Amino acid sequence: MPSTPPEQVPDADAALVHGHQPPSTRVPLSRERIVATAVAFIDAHGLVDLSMRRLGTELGVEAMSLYRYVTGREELLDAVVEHLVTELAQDSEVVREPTHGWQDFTQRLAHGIRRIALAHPNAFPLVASRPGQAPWLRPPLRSLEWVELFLAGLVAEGFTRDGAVAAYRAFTSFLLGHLLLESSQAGADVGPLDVIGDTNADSTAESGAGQDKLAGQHPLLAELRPALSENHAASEFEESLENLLERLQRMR
Amino acid sequence: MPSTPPEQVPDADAALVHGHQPPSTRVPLSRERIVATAVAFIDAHGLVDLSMRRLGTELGVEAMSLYRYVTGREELLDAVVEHLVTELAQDSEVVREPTHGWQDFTQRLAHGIRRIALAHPNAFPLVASRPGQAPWLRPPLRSLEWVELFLAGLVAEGFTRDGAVAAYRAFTSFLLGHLLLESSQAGADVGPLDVIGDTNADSTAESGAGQDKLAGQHPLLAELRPALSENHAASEFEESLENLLERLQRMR
DNA sequence: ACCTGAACACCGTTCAAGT
DNA sequence: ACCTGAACACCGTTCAAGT
Repeated sequence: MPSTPPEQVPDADAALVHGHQPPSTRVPLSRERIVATAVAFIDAHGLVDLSMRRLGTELGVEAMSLYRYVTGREELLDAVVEHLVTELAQDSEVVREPTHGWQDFTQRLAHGIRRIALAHPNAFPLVASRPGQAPWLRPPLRSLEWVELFLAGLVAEGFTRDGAVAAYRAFTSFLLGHLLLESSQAGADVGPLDVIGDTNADSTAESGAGQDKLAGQHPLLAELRPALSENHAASEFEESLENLLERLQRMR
Repeated sequence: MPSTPPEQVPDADAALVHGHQPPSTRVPLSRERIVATAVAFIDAHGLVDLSMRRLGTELGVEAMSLYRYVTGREELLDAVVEHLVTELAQDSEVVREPTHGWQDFTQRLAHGIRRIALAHPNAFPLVASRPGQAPWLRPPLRSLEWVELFLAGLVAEGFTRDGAVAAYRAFTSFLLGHLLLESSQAGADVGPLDVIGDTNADSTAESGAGQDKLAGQHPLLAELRPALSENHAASEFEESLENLLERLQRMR
């Protein structure tokens, strides 16, 4: 391996970028680029497959280079979580103040977080499971900023301080339960591999002896299996959110 | 290292066990013993520290021996989840049939699962995050048997079949949100290390410049921090469960 | 039948060295 | 200033070999 400088691309790219430059594969590393690539990698291949070494090659660099920008794998994962939460601020449907009432405010926030969960089903479990900076910074609303906005919004709308805190707790646990279930359902095809394949295999292999055994020992399950397999996540989310808002109304 | 047979213990133990035997450290491996030890290890040291090699030495055996009983690390973790769910059946407060009404039945089940989560805060996230055998086997109620019992119980109490399915969905997402938050709060002292230490460090270091910055940028957060830090998990669980039962009542 | 030694491919992370 | 090579300690997993 001669130690040539990084290979130049045919010019086409470089011309588009600027006058002339090292190729786009050679844009310097940065913490932001590393984290964004990590998110994309998790989206594409699942959390399990993400290693410092693979992320390095994904960036056209040796793994050791990453340590200039993140202190280690753990911190990288924390940065991934932060990156995801940051998407909230870029969501134009989400509003930072309850200009149309606290219900509208809360609903927009909930939907914004749901969009993040569904956009990154393989990464969302990180938002749920990473230990937070403080026990009162509860997933999935994990940033100081958004917790402040949430509490301030409710207080501005007439909630007592204790009421706002109680609402924060109810809101987070509602979101966590729903979105974790929904995102795991959405992301099941990539994490442990071949779950999609199994589902199809089921409908052939299982309809043989497997389905019979299910029917024997778990008759109701066998009967309700089609109903259980239907996906009503969206409407359930709306209904539960509605119910939550009624509860919060009572806390006000 | 002479290839002597496994060392005998001083007799005291062996005498208690049977007449005379290889020492208790030499009881043969078994899948059950491996899984139980894995659960204990996770409880004690956290999931991250569990490796096949460490689990081996914990059992007084080389890591390779484990592969006679589990096909790999992934399957071991699945077995851990199964082991935890099995504890439900041994909980004498939990009842398999709604002999005192469906509310009592559902409540006992919820409390039983909560006890498991609180007994194994470091392992419970596995119950939440491991991909299930089927998408309709939702965490944290992950066994065919308990889902069957739940559905059958509600149907026996007058729920329509679709009502029972809807109740199952609402029940699982309620439990998941609450228990994941509660167990992560309970288990924060062991997973990533020194979170307990940080909490104390906070109250000294943070009350300096850190607290001021918090107060400046996030005034409400700074003010409500004590309220947010209080732990009302138990009463919130009861209240939310109560609310859930009312919702289920309406589904009936 | 049950366990192990040796080996393989892969990790995360460090540090001195290269450009 | 930024990246890399080499090295270390540790993984999961396999397979032929030991008892």
